Amino acid sequence: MPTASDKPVRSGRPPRLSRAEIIAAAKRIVERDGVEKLTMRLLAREVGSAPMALYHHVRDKRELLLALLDDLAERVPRPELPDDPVERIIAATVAIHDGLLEFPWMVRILAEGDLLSPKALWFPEAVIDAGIRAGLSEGEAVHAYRSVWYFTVGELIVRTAARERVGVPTYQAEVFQELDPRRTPRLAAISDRWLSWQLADTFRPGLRAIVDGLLRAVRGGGCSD
Amino acid sequence: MPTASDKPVRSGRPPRLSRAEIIAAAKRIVERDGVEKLTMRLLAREVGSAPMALYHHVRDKRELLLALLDDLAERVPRPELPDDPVERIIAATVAIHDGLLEFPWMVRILAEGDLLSPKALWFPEAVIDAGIRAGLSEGEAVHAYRSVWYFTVGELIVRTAARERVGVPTYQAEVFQELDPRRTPRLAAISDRWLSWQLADTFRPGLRAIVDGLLRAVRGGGCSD
DNA sequence: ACCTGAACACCGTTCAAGT
DNA sequence: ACCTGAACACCGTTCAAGT
Repeated sequence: MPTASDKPVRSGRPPRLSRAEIIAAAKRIVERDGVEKLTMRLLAREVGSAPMALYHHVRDKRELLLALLDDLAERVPRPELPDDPVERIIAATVAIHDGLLEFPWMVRILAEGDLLSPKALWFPEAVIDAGIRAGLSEGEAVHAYRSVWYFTVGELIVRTAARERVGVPTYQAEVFQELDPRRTPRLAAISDRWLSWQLADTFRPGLRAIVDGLLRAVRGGGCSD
Repeated sequence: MPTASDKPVRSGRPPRLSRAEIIAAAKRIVERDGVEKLTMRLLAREVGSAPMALYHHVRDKRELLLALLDDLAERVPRPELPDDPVERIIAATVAIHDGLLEFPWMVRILAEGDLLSPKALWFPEAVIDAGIRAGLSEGEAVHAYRSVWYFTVGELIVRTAARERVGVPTYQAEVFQELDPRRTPRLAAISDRWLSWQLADTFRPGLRAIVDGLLRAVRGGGCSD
């Protein structure tokens, strides 16, 4: 027996940093300066330590981002879900969408990565459940969920990127001012409104159209009411 | 008169590098090693110059990526477009989708950035034109185009990211092995098939459902045939 | 056990100088 | 005009050492 005590001996230097403190500091940086500023070096400065001290509490940067995601997933309020399949899918997706809209930096990480918070699994569950209850097979329901997720991810990425460009002169604006009406007559006709339409929030009507289309096949041909 | 000749004098050192050569080298790197490896430093090594020599032919890295995009847009074959609005939108979108599928690294740049190749403007033109001819207003047609683009971008980003993870053990797989059937019964029932379904190409049927849904309102309630 | 410092192998870009 | 070299202000992470 190496020690007299039963409980494991906490030998060595007592900790000054904690995982919770590091994650809280990372959240502060992301909310204050944006994700692109979240570096291990700046994070170390924020908690007043050397960069390498962080690696004792967090495996690497990826694991840090995962912890942030988990924290975020907890804060997205889980909505009341209606019984009607179409409304159920829309309610769940809108909740996720609006939750992510507050943290646009997270969307890119979510879309790319193999990241997935166990705390947000109610979302695919709700969509797939609604699909099956509407008459889809398991495979079709998963496919419908994926279509809805693709649309949501695309909307968030493209539109938050556009939002970050308001004010600054853009290359797109330049291209739209030099349109050739013979080659692209439709675009030329609306070129003055293109940029403002780019910013409009059309997520909800678009989502409704998609869900209608996805569930249409099994709903007796009668589309939506 | 400073010189005897009429045409502008090309004084100074003769060029050893050219913009075309730099862009060709960048393409080689991207295709050989992936976009993430495309750095100004490696590119300089590839053309046998100092990094700063590049900046004489290209404003910055962003402009280099734009040149690559333009080059790529030229190579996406422009398809024959059917007359039927639904089929017209699907044909145009599938062409863009499949073109981008060969260059997944470009999708992220396209989605985020203010990038847009004038050579690919036929795509929004075709979709908006089909929408208007199906009876949508200009605003509705633009909105329909955006919905289709969001879906396409989301599908490309999420699925190419998933494709890059085949083989390696993923965090998602881990999460799906520890599902609680009481909390997420639907997911638990399909957990063994989830990962393979994740890789399946369901772009075309999903797109068709979306386009049906988007054009449904103005097509006399009769959905698609 | 917990933390530090120096180092490695990188980035994009500016600036002053050389040919 | 075109190119180079050194430098600036960064990255994530490894490794050996200190307490």
